[in-house]
Amino acid sequence: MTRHMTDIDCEGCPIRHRAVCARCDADELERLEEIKFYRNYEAGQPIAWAGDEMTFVGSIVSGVASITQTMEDGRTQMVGLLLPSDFMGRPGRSVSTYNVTAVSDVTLCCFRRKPFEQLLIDTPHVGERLLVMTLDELDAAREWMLILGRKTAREKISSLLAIIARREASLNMLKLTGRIIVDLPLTREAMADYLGLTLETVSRQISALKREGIIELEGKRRIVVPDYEDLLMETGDDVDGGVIA
Amino acid sequence: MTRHMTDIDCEGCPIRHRAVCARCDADELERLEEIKFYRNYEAGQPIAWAGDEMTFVGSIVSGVASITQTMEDGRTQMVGLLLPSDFMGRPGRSVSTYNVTAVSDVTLCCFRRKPFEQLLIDTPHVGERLLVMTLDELDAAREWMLILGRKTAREKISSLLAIIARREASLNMLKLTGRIIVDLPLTREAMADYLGLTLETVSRQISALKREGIIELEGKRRIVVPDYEDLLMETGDDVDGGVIA
DNA sequence: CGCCCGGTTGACTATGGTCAATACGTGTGG
DNA sequence: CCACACGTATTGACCATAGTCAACCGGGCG
Repeated sequence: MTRHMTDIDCEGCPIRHRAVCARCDADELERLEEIKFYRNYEAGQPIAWAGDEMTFVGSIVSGVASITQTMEDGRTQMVGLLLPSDFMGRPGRSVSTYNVTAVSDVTLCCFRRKPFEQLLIDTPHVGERLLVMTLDELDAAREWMLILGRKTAREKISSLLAIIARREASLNMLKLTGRIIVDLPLTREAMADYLGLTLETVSRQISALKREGIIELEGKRRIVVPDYEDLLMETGDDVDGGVIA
Repeated sequence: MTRHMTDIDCEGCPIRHRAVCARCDADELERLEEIKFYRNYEAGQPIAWAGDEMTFVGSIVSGVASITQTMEDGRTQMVGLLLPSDFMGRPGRSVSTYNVTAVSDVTLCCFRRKPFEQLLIDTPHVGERLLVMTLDELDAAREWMLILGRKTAREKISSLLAIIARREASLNMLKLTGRIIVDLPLTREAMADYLGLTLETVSRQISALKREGIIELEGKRRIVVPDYEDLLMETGDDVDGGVIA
């Protein structure tokens, strides 16, 4: 990390309009600027361990991080996937409950925790935005619970691809139909931890989807979906949103 | 519903110190009183269907309600379990995303949605409390995701019993050790929907735990746990919280 | 009395897990 | 330049856990 990232101005920030700071006015932004600093993590590096003291909260500026829980015998379940603009950390709690790991190279916009908590009390827009973001995360967690509890391995894989595609599309304002390309930042093992499967089952199901022409592979991490609607058929979800024809 | 429940005063409310209104001062409480009304539901009745227009949000005063998601072919997954003091509904969204069903007889303290949303903007304490409650729910959802994705049937059942016991204990300020009694408000099918299992597997695992003396049954719904620590051993969780001995 | 609902139990099956061998790609050192 | 080693992914053979289908139990209520 040669360059001092603290130089970066909020105005030009790529996640300015989607992160916790999205609704801030000039005054609020100024107070945020005072307590913010940047950190970079290389792929694979831990950002926080469960039980660690957390001195900061923050936003993912670029890259992907995972939130995981691990049992004594090593079984691990991913319980959160942090993409750019997502918020990490819990205001009001000084100790991390989960492991947070950089999946790809990550840049984090950090706020010192104590001053940030004060900001939550002083200024309305940060707290309001954080509430909306937390409610969205809860909705995502609930969709994920349906996947974990009731879907088959094939439906799980298809759902994961569809979810990543949707989030990429919304971040980059792309259309979501026909031929699409999904850049998967996850290893097979990370996908398995996301879906509550083994990496072998993930591999087998991806091979099956490839064999049947639902997906094509370009290298190990880039997946081409010839027809997004075909992929949706495999997720088990209600495609037409329950509209009566 | 013969008696007008609107007469009930917030001061004497059993969930006054735990619900969204917990941090309200006298002024704020007065504004809440103006927009609140009570509703009662019998066990089994729907409170909301996915896709329904929701005119209110509210708190569970007594009873238990479930939040579920259903796939086209009927597979259903519970994604939320609402106990007294829990909040239902999402401010800012007029259409329910989930099915909400009264599991036992339920009394709901409802707030008309629009005025409640205004309150969220005008007064700080409701929004702050709602943020904390939502963060708690997200934590609970993440623990649940570990259960759904990585635990065995036996561990799932044990975890569910431990979770219900913990919540009952915290609501009634009881100690949580040694011999405890868990009043399960759920049918075998509801437990299965909670845990991502079939009702047959739930039944078998409960029988197995009974055979091995981890639990005793008093009727179908009341479960006696002779030793809470023994039950915890079966959940697969880190019992000593990861403390180095 | 008999039905219905919720629950239990049994026999069999299927889906996904385990263990192991093999392939592939990239960076390192002889 | 090739050999090899390491991390990641694929594939196969076999197995275990939980699901399916079905019979049966028991209590409450019309």
